[in-house]
Amino acid sequence: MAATLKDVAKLSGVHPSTVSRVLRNKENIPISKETRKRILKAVAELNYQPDITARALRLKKSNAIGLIIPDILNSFFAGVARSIEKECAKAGYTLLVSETNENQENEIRSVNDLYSRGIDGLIIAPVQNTDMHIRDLRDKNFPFVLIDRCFEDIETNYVISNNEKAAYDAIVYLIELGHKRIAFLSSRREIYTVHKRLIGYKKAVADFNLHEGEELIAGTGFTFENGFESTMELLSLANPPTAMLSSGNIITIGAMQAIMEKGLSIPNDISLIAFTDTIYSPYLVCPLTTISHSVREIGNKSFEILLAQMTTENSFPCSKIIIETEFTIRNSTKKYSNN
Amino acid sequence: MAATLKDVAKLSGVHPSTVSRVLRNKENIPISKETRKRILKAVAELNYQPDITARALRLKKSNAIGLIIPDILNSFFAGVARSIEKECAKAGYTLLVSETNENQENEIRSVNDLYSRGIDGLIIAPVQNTDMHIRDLRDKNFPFVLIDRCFEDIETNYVISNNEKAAYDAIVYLIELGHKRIAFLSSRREIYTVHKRLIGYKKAVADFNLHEGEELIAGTGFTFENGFESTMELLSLANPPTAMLSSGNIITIGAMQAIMEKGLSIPNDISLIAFTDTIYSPYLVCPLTTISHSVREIGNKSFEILLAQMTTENSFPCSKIIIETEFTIRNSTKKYSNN
DNA sequence: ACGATTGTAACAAACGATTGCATAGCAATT
DNA sequence: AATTGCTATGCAATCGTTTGTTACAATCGT
Repeated sequence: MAATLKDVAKLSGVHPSTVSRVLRNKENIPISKETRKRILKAVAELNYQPDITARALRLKKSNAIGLIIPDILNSFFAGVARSIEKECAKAGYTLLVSETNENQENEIRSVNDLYSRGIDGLIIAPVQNTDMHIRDLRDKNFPFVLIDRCFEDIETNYVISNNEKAAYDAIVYLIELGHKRIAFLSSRREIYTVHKRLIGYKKAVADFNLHEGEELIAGTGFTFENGFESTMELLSLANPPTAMLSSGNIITIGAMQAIMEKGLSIPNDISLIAFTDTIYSPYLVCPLTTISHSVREIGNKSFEILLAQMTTENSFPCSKIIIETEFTIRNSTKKYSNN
Repeated sequence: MAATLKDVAKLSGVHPSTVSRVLRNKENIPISKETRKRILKAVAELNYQPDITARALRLKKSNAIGLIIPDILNSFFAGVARSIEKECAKAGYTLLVSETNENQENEIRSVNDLYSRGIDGLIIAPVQNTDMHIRDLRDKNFPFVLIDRCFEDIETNYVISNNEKAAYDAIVYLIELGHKRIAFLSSRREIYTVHKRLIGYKKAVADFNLHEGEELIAGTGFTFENGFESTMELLSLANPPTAMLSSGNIITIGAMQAIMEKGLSIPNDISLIAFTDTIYSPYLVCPLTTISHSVREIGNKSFEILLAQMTTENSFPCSKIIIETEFTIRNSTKKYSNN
């Protein structure tokens, strides 16, 4: 249907290869002004657009990279997607975004599909149930970088946040406010971020000799319902927490619902700190004290690393970037008062 | 690097075409059990994955469709993306998502790029500054469907919401609550949804003989700042509105900020209805009365139409789907009291 | 026993773009 | 005048798959 090189060649009375050379603007191969003009005219006339599929096949380079994220409705990932998209546009790459919905099979399918579509590189925030497909990419020496979550026992490029420190500091902040029973609202613990936050939490709890055991740790999923139910459990304890650190955007909303249904108030009855900041955080029933990741920095850095990986022959040592988080104090945290 | 058909053929001692036939599982072409087994073994051994680029070139069919949305951080579009992704997975298609950031040039680039990457169809929520690229697609008889926004003077498939009625009903609701000065917080008016909502607003205002003129209509952009500043203007009027309909997610947040800074309260000083519902709507400072679109229905319908368009030869009349919205009353709207 | 049929698999062309090599024409150098 | 060198273009192979056509057996029917 669409015009091909051959069509342009025929119309301008030259060989397809000549057309290709004109369009690719090869320096070292000379073409007469006449011919060039004639060809350009034919190109315009036919509205010729090169077939990227064919070019990619020939060149083994598609000028496209893939981005695989678990949850497009999570504004953290959406924000990362946007910032990577911007970088791509600047560098002349096309970004193909794929969502896995936190489902491992979807992720594997996406990786395979994007890979065999000939993308030049991949940025991926993995679901982390399995890692074989990641090892595969690595074994193939395919350029990719992990974001937000990495595997501790695979040597890869990654750009992550300092979740352990962020959680630790948040808990210390709550302790300084006088809280002694501080809960951790978790989600799937296989996920690196959650894992690290939990470590930070536990460390702070231990360092300051608060409670023992895991009574105040709840939650295994990332949905609204998970957040709601786990918070309900926590609030129903004989000795409920007076403060809480939530490890996810959506579960935080579930937690708020649970707190409301229990007839409690933030921050009067319970203080709340949440991963991660969103545009809505300042405007919630109770403006949330949050820990935020620099979405822009994660996007820029990961693209930069990927680009380097794609354009150099020799595989250099992996880049491992840890980005500091920011702590924003709003109204959801308050001094503990035993009244 | 990766194994090709040729490699598999060599390893199993047959011709590449035979391998291809085995893998494509052609019914009408007979292959001995022996050979098939041998080939399958070689395929497994080499971990052969077909090159989708090459296949697409040969077949002129890529089993991928594109989705172009203006704003990935807007949960409406993110939700649509998710539901389309799910449909795609079911139907064996890959979804390539591209974001334009409400920028017309980005959109045109995305359309061209995806098109020449050989996608089989396209779903697009257009920016609507220009429409030539859309006409182009149509002239090429390329399968595509518009979502959320359509062009009134181009005959295309589309799936949109009944924005005019939604706005009309919302205003009537406010009127029934006793409000007489009702503002419309707009964004870019070229956008079909905004355009239609404005029509609904104006119609209701006229039908009930409220105020005249455009004094209570403000706003031309879709950012937080746009919402903030336009609301500031509205609230600074000599005779400010007592109720407001906001035409967008993000500008609503800006509006809330403005209202707060003016020291006013929702709904005591001003009632607020917002397009569109989000997961955060019920948990905001003041839980918002909202108009919501059925993200799932828009996704499903648009994919269904696209699929039909892609799989039938004869181009049938365009599908024009208008989906009704839902109205959710929360706390941000209240009877007008002149105290 | 011989041509016709059937089962199997190879051959080769094609999709569209790219590029190393070949070549033809022409001017300049020795 | 012959060789060199340059400009400008054509030729053909290639990327990895797919598929219509052909080819070679073996088997069958008469």
